Amino acid sequence: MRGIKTGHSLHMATRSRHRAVSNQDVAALLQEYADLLAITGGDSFRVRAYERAARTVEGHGTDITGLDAKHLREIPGVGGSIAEKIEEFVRTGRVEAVEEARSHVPAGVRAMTAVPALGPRKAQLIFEELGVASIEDLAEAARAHRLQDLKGFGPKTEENILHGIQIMRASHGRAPLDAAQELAEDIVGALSRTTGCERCTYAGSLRRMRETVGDLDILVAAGTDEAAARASRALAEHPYTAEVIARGETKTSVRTTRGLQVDLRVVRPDSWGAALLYFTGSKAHNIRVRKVALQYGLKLSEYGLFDAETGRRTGARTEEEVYGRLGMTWIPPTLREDRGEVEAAMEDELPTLVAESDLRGDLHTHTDLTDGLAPLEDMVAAAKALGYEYYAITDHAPQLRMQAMTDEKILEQRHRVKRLDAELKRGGGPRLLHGTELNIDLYGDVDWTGDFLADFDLCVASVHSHFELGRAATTRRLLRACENPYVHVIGHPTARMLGKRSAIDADWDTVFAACARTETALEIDAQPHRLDLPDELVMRAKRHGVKFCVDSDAHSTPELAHMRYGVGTAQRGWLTPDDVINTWPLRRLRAFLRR
DNA sequence: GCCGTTTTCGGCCCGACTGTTTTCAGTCG
Repeated sequence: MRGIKTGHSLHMATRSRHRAVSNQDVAALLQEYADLLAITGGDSFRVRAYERAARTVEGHGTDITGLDAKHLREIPGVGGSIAEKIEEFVRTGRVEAVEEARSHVPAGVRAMTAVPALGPRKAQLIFEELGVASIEDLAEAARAHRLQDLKGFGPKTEENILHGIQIMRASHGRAPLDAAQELAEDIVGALSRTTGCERCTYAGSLRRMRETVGDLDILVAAGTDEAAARASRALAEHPYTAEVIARGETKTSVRTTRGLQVDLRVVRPDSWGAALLYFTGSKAHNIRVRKVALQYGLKLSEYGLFDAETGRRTGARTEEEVYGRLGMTWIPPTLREDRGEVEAAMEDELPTLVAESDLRGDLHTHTDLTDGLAPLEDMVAAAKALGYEYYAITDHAPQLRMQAMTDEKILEQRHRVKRLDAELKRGGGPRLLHGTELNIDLYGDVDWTGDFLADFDLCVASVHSHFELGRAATTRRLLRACENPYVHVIGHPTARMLGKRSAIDADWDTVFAACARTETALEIDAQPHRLDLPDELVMRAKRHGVKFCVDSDAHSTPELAHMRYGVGTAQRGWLTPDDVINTWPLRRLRAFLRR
């Protein structure tokens, strides 16, 4: 797993005023410097050194921004030069060397390297030869066939670049869930602390846990105009605010330094429930609920619930009150997409959704034996802190050559896992499962033979290459993996990367039927750039009777917390705890794995 | 730029794939 470039992170380090920085901010700055060096044709080993440092800083379990140079250098990949730059960044909010590099490369050129199929070398050539310095101009140049004339370019390259731009635009301007969530919590915290703010929360697609977030909707309940003004000012003056787009009495809109738009609405406490419902959406859900209101002779708007004839206000202080007045039980935000939730709520037949607290363990994680950042012991300690009852270590298998796994290395790891498990059994903590993440090859076969696989507690198998085989071949390939008796879970089944790579094309109903028949669980990979299976496919698979497994796919200790996004996706797929094998007690899980 | 020595330089994960070439550069995982 590599850090993916997103348009979103491009703006991370260009904040206009100095504020306390986080590990992520430092990582983004180092990654930006690596990109800039790559574009200007710097030494590739130097580029890699900055990339590596960015990755270890981001995956570091504790805050590094207070450390001095001596302690910074204890972080793998951070030496004297990078430690100095981190110190400079924490102290002053900028780094001279990065500013210098920025002056040579327009921001748009760096953004161009986020286009799949377009790397730093080609982006630089396009900029130098054609003066193209934005994704818009790049698309136009490709459509006008002006790229073909450049050395090393041909019609196919041009086509691939156009396709890459299309994939990016599919998530146009939308932020990944984790970045949106962190920003939202930061802003909600700041606004909640203003005097007279009675309630504050985020709404919109983030509250519904959609896979990406277009803009943040923040809602405040304030009893007086003065309190409303204070909340509005707090947003306008928030350290992440780069530009105030609009500022009125009830609505304030800003653009953050990260490029995301934030809309604040201030309402009176007695219309909180109606407003929260309205600003949570989705639009389709709201339309459906308003129709139900009309049947009751009521009118629902963001300002409250009113008698349609007299216009008299009726209870709307909470969402429960509003749904209740309309003959419904409260509908969890993750279901509000008009996919049958309104009808189910009227019949009191909403599912009891799986919650983060239902999870007893994580079944797909990595260590530094392959591409993870933390040693086995650190990952297990972090899992213990999360209160898990069980925890699987599933490092990559030999087919992914870059990970350099061998039979000896994984057997030696198994030995360590067993020893550690014995200690945990005595001292308390999660029971450990030794597993692996196998690679599903072109034909649906995996890394090891049955003899070898039989000794793992758990085998996840995933697609990591050959994404364009066509539907028939891809379907056959997945079926073969399902039918392998040693494969328990299909990892990130569509192999999509949000804003980066489309899902592989398969006849999913056939695959799901095979999963149900062979008792192969489907993973919901909680990495914010994956969220795979996607929610619509989760719903479809559930109808086939498939079981699921919500995993962090963590490559570092902080990533274990990504689980919440996987749970959001599971909820959007209407899953109950019983549908998810890692909510099961260990005994039941082991029986499933041994079947 | 980092790191670990064969300890202050020389190697750095490395192979597959693609599209462009006519032997290779760029991109990706």
